[in-house]
Amino acid sequence: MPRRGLAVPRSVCYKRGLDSPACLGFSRASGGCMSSNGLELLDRTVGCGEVSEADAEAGREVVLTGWVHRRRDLGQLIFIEVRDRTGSVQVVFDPSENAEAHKDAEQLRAEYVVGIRGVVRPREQPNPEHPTGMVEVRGHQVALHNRATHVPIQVDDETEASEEIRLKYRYVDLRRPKVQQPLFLRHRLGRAARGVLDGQGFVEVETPMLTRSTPEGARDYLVPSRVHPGKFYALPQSPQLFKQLLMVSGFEKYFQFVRCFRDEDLRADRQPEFTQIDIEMSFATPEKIYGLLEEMVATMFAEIGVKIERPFRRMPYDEAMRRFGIDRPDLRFGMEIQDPGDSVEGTGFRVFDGAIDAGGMVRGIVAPGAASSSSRKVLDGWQEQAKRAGAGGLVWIKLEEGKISSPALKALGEERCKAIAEALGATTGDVALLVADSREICERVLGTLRLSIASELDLIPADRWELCWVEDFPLLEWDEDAGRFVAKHHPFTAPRWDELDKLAEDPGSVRAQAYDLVLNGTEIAGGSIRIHRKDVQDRVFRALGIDEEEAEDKFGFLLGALAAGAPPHGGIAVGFDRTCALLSGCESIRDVIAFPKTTSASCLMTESPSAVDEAQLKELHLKVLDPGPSDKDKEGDR
RNA sequence: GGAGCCGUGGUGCAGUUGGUUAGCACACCGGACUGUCACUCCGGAGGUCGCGGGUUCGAGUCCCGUCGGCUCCGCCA
Repeated sequence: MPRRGLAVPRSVCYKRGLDSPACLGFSRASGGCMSSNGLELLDRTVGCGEVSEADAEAGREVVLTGWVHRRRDLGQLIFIEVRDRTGSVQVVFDPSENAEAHKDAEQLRAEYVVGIRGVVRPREQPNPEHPTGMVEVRGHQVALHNRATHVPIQVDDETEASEEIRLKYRYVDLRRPKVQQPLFLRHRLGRAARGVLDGQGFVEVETPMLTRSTPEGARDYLVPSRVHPGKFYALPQSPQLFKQLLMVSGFEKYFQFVRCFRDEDLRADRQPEFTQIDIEMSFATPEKIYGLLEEMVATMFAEIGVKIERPFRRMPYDEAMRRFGIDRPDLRFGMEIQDPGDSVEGTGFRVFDGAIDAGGMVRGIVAPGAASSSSRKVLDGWQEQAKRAGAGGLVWIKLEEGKISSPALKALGEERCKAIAEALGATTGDVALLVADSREICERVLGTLRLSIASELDLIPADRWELCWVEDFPLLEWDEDAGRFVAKHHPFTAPRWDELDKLAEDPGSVRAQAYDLVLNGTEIAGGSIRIHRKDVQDRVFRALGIDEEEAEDKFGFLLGALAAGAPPHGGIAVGFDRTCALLSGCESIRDVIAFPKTTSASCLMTESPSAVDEAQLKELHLKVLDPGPSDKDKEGDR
């Protein structure tokens, strides 16, 4: 059964067309042959969106190929807008000019695939709203390449179907210019980046998609081996080790546009498979990497007509945390975390004193101009957010003309409240927000509030681009669940050479030679100088709780390579999807991926993942222990 | 794993306190129309209200469960 009720005449019409020996063209009710078999109209001479006024003045004959975007049938005159990826243009069929073409055009409907020959003319009634609205094509010949009997969603930039429907019928959704544009930009950004890398002598080398699972990091996607019963390949989370090995092999400068796979829960900016521009160079220093990336990023920005100032700003990790409460600060606006200094000391206010006595601190931010708009409900909302982020509470001080309000007014008194708010930089009309807790919690909570309040108050300028290197990350961080240190970047990141000796006694204090590139609060690239000496790698593995045996078992090839004359090296990887999303103004990376997956990592179009035959499983030596709901059980859902 | 929002003709939405035949727009089909441009006008077809269960004389509406989509937390070296 068809998905929607098809009116009989149309499906009859469709069948008739296919029955015709030359189904590429029209079948006439008379039974006569079509004016064209269509093949001669496969050769487009100009894109629909590229038909120009010069063409009109010259009265140029053109051939268009594309889809019927809109039909305006006035009975005698028929207007057809033809669309291809370059845009659309109006074709007019006038029976007094070409009766045969007009008769053919009567049968055209939305999304039919056509070739049209005609002559470009200036319009009698131009439409300045439309890019090609000054001209039209007088239609002289039509070839119908295909009809469209099931078009589940309208191909229209104005009306948007739900994302669920759009993903299911992605091949139709992708016809919409608005949906195509980000993918075209993605192509141009990729080309720009490649051009810079190629120009600097980088060589693109492919690395395996079927590789081995390694500990640390994200959950792997596994591929069962048919030949080796019970063994599995893993899809790469990144080509990290391979690119290091290429350095050992003397490739000097490597890059790759590479798909990476991580089996973790999805977000607007996370897909299970995503693309990195992976880069590695021998004898690298952070300076060399920064220089390369800055040229690359500036070249990519040039594609959207934005000039980027170089060199980019740099900020140590500690400073980013102190001022912005996050390791990827959004520098498009202020509202930095402030230290109220001695204004909060010795107040007798339990919240403040308690935190300070416990070795913690009091920190705050100012929501500028928020006094009048911050109702009790708004303030409660902020408080709620602060608690969710880990704070015990949130102290607010509202400075209004001649009036100060705060839940701490009683405990602190009006003068104190005013002094504290002013110590944070607040003036009349502002709201000061304070958190008293450990350093980590103060930073995390205020960092979270800073972003959400700025967005709420519309304080983030949409047209600014703020790039920043964040450097001097800690090498390791304590993992409460695992009860051990884990690598903040990855286990092959070099410690600062001058802090190597602290690795054994105080691993948490060692800083890494790692760096992230942050654009408007999003991490778009991250990298490091790698460990190129086996003895250092051994020491880092030990700090991570990986003993010699496990290291040999899982990373033997790397250790072998480091012992075989590995040059100092380092690199970086750019999150290409995220970068494309930011530069094209898309909110989700799904919009810069042709066939993305949903938040449950399935593809609504192909209905993957799917069950497979018993025989296939057997061949792979697999048995499914816990079959989820079968596809049949899910039938009713959509 | 957790929280929130959402699911009604092909598509986007409305649907009151639970009450008659589930309504609107666009799309679709037929007809009319020689300058439209989101053409217009007339007519028509199209729905087990995601799925399952419950409460009720009666459920699109209330309750429970479940599936799916999106956002966020956990997770993502």
